[in-house]
Amino acid sequence: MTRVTIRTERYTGAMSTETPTVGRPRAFDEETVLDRATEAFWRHGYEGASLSVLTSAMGINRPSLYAAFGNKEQLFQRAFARYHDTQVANARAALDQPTAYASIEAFLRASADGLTDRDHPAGCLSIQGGLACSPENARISEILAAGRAATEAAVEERLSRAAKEGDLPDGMDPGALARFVMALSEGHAVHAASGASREDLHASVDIALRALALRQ
Amino acid sequence: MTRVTIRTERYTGAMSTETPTVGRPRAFDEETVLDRATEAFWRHGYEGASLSVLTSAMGINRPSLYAAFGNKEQLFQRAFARYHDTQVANARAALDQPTAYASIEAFLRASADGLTDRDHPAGCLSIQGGLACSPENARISEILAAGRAATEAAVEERLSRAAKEGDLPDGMDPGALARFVMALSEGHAVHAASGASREDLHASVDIALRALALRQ
DNA sequence: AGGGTTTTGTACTGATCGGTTGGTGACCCG
DNA sequence: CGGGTCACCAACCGATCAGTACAAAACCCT
Repeated sequence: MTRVTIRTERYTGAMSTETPTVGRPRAFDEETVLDRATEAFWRHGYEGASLSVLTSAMGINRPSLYAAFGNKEQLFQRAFARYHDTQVANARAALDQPTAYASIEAFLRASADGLTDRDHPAGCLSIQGGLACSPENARISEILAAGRAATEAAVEERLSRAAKEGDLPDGMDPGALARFVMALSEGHAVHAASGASREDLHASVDIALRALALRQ
Repeated sequence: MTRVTIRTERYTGAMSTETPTVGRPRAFDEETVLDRATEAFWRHGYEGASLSVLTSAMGINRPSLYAAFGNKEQLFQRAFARYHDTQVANARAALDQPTAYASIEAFLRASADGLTDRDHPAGCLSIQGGLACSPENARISEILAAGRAATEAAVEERLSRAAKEGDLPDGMDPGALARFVMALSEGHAVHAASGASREDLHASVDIALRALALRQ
């Protein structure tokens, strides 16, 4: 398995040149159409979002798409990076609480809210995008897995700090707890994708938090 | 959304006729090639498993596939039903323990083991099969969601019994707990698909069980 | 051995896939 | 207002998609 790195900052690669001063100006805003592409991938997955689906969702035609984004895979990488910057970043930011308990609660609550936000498709692009793919698109699965692993690493980092501060129940392993939290969040994503309500997910979070409520 | 029912018993529909006494006999065993198809769907998802992938995995050619199974979607339904009968049935059977705690533990342990069984692709067909699909295959997502909902209903049923027997912590809602358990199991499936080990999943189960350890 | 029946394998169908070509249109600069 | 440069758009490309037609092969029965 080749290594995949996730671009979490704003994309500023060579392909996306600064607006030239000559020539016909673009009739679309790159971020706007990227958001629409993100939504299409989110809803249908990488393979399920054909170029016809994408272009009609984005409101541009193929040559414009290819000129602006390179190809389908690169468009997806841009979309996924943007998804990270906007959606995933919310949950990660929620980790910044004074205690481990509060951090995990905030993370799970923010996830549950994001997964059921009516402004977007239900669920999570990191999973819907393509947990399983055709052999020739295996790289997409790797990219998504790397994104999830990065989020889990952020949770673990917060919990490792908590362990050092004596802020975790005795014998609780930060890595295992991070995995538990991420797994639950991913399961919530699956549930959200099949129609679970926000309240449903928060009730599940309530139960999960009992696992942390036993102190020392 | 149209209703989808899951066939959990052995398929005995009209298409799969009894072996005729005349004509050239089949060169393959239907259940054997169905198992291979299941594995291909499991590994690549419904859309990622093209007919070329399927036929070469099954070791038969297209006309044989179509004669035996109808079409790709019907083949998938057969594969999914078989997956339920064999894999999911293990976890459901594990629910049959004397206490709620033991039932949930057994369910989660059996799931974790199944998700990391080296005799099969890692993860869970119910999720990898196609959480998100192209618009024309939306029915596949519904079928899979119905399967997951059926499993969750089985968990809830066991827990409702436990509630009646006073075998759940005070104020614990069976539906919410079932959702929590299923979500965790689904998250474990996502983790397994991206390479988590069996021990990783069991450590996460250990933590989840703490949520139930608080009695009354 | 020969007729009836079913499976097998090759080669095909139209549709759609991701991606590109080439001509036209729209803008800035001189 | 003319030349240069880039974006837009329709139509196209080969490859692959799910699904099928047809003839040869393999069996049972008489």
